[in-house]
Amino acid sequence: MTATTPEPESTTTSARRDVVVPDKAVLEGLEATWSERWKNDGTYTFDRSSAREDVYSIDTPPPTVSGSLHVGHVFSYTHPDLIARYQRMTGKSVFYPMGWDDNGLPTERRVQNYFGVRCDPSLPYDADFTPPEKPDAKKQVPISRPNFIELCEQLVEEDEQVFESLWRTLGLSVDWAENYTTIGPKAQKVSQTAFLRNYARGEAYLQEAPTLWDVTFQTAVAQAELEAREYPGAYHRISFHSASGPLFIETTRPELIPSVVALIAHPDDERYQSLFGTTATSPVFGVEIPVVAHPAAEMDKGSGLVMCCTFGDLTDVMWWRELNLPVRTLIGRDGRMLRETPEWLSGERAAAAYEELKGKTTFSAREAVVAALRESGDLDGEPKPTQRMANFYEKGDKPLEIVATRQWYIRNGGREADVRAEMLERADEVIWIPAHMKHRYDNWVGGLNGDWLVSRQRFFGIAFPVWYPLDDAGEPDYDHPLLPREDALPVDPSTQAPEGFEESQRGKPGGFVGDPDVMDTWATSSLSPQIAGGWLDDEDLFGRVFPYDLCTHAHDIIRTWLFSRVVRAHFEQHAAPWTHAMISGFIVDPDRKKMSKSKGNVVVPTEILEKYGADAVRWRAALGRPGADSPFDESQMKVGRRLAMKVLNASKFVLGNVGASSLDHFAVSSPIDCALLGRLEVVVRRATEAFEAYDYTTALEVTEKFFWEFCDDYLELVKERAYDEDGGLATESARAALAIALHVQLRLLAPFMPYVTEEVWSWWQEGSIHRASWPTSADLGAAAAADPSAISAVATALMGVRGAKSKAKVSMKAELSRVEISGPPALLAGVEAAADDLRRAGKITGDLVFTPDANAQEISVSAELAEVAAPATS
RNA sequence: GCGUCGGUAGCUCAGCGGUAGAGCACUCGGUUUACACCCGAGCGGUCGGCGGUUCGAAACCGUCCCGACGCACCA
Repeated sequence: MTATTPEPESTTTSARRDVVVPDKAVLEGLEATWSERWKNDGTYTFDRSSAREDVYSIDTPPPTVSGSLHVGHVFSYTHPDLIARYQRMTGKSVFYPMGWDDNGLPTERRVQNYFGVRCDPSLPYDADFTPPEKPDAKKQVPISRPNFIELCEQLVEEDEQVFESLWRTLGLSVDWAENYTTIGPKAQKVSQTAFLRNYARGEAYLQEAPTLWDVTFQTAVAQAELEAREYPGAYHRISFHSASGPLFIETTRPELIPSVVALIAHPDDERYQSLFGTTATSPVFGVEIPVVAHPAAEMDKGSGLVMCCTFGDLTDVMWWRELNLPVRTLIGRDGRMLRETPEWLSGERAAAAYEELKGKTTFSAREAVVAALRESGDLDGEPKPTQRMANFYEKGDKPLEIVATRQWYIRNGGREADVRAEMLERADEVIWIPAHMKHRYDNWVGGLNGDWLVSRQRFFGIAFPVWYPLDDAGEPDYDHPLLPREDALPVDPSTQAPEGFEESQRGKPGGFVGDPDVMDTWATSSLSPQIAGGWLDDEDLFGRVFPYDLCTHAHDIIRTWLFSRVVRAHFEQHAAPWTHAMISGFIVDPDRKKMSKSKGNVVVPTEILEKYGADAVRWRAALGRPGADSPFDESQMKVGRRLAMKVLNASKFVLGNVGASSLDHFAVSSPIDCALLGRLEVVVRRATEAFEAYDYTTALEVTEKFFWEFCDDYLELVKERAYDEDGGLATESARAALAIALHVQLRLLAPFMPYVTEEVWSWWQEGSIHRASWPTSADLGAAAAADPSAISAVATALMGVRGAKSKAKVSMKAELSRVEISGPPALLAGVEAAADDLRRAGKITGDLVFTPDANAQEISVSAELAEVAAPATS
């Protein structure tokens, strides 16, 4: 076989077919049509046979399915999808799973409200239980733990379907076959295994210690879940009694006077130096209290003398620890004063005074104590109102108390400098986008004040795979927990017996008890790379996806999710869990306030998706650069929608007229057509560089700018030539350039506007655009090397022609009798080469004169109208 | 108190050493075989203040002011 003329090399892998352009093209319905098609075709299915270097893996946050979403979430979830789509088009096999965070408190709360129930673990399972017809928030029906969990599982399943539908509509190119949940069996096995390994290596430990406690939810909370808020209070100046007279302290929490264990002053404070080592007695209660010195006491705060309670705040905890003070617990887990009189208040006077406080909330106990102080004359002056900072659980509305409880901890550097240094080093291995977001991580890790508290006294979560043996007196031996074998996981210690025991021995002396607590949801989601990536179950998969290439989320969860994954991967895999962390900003309301349900400024995503379409919403999301907060403005959505419409209409026009006649670069011969593709080559290069740097916004901007110029200038300029029935080389050139430019631009826009680009692609190409190759200069043939300057020169000339008509207030169809174009010779030559196009596009019926001007910098135009149009009447 | 980011047209932002840019808004004009979910043209800025470096500063350095956020502070 001999070939005389070599076939032009195809630079695209996508097949071509006849063009079928619909008569009427609309955006409505594209989401439903194409998301269904992508689902059926498995367009985004991960190829498990890909080698590690051909895989691009993404760890994206499992949304809280029991929460509500606002546009900020939708924008933030769009960001990894932009990267995923780009990477997929460059030939990577993209591992992009989605998880649902369904365990934990948010689900419990939602179930309580939705069904009108509450969990009472002491109740037995009721197989016939049905929730009340009409939930009554005031009278929640107590149900057993298994019943409660059944309702949780039922409700999250419904919620997850709603979320999946939303993400599919938004066009996230997630591989839904890789879906996971934080309560499911996979998550249970991974969480329990990782925990047991942490325990075996000494990274997890059980400890009885003062912990931050939420009295509403009656659970311990971790440092990462704290929020400091202003809280109204009052300074009370109160006298303690010493041999040398009254000692004044100031406190905002007089109700804690019965639990005072020491009065503390700075060692250098001359006012109190003589008292160190002596004692004083508390007012009203008459308890004897040592006066001691500690450098953390500040001389200029209050009276310089401070009462230390166990425990009023974290400073008290430090003093308790460093000064070996006794524990005097006064507030119970329900946030009320203990109902039994504590032993140190057993004296007659103290006991009588405490009688008034038993079972009271801190608020009413304070009133009672203040009344008693007033009566005894120990309140000096009136309380002075103040706004004080207090720690709150981020989901709670009462200040946290500090309660001594037994909890599970995982080391995170909060106590050991060497571990802390390791955590900081791991984060150095990650490329942060933007780089300055790492400061937040460093700041957080540097400020840790304790290890990570992972146990919660709740119900809907993953159980600790731990039992405790009971001694002959029926007391648990916490130092020698009973642990399952790894291959037995997951286990539920509340229903299963440990190895070597019978269920009948549960709770009996010589038997066992299960650990009643569950893991905090972050303790599970911290393992999302392991859960999603098949750790333990599918080591082959795990080896192909871990460490992940990318994690993305907004900056609010750097201290929680991001950090906790570093901790887990560091201990288990001795690696950072990903190579890149791309951090989104927040979408704030027009006043730059954070969107929140309580402020009533939330924009509901389903509404804007419905109104403007997914492509428009994604376009707006792409305008938000990594790390940058941006205010929500609905008018921006219209601009995105207009771009989507323009893609549809311009494509219809190009394809409807030039057909699929040619993607043949060899047909591109006219200088202006070459210049267009030369300019497009620059756009392709810039967009690619931007995407490689995770700067999707710039990729969009350069593409979009070119696209509008393509429509407004180039298309207008060449359309008559492209439509010439007679054909000819010049016509073929225009048609090929139009087809090639569209073919490339659709692919450049595909990550941002997956729906409209897929729709147009389907008119003339086989297969999904999202499986097509990312454009390169090879798509543009020899024209890729063409000097693009002629394009902008011609555009300037066209602008001059239009400006003349606009100034004369006549139609763009008005004819011009004479046009003179001048400019520097090099640029002018480019314009002159497109003289015929310019003449037709500008309706220049008379003379078209080109005057070189070596001194000029730019093209300038003067034009005369063929007929003097009547001036516009006003 | 420590730290980070930002202050450019009415609004949202780009530019980050070489003649101030885009979109929206606004003004004026046009029109219906790609697009009224449209097209064209225009108006609009001592680039937060002051000082310095430089032939040249919106950009680099110093300093101050303003805003947002993170951490710490919780007597």
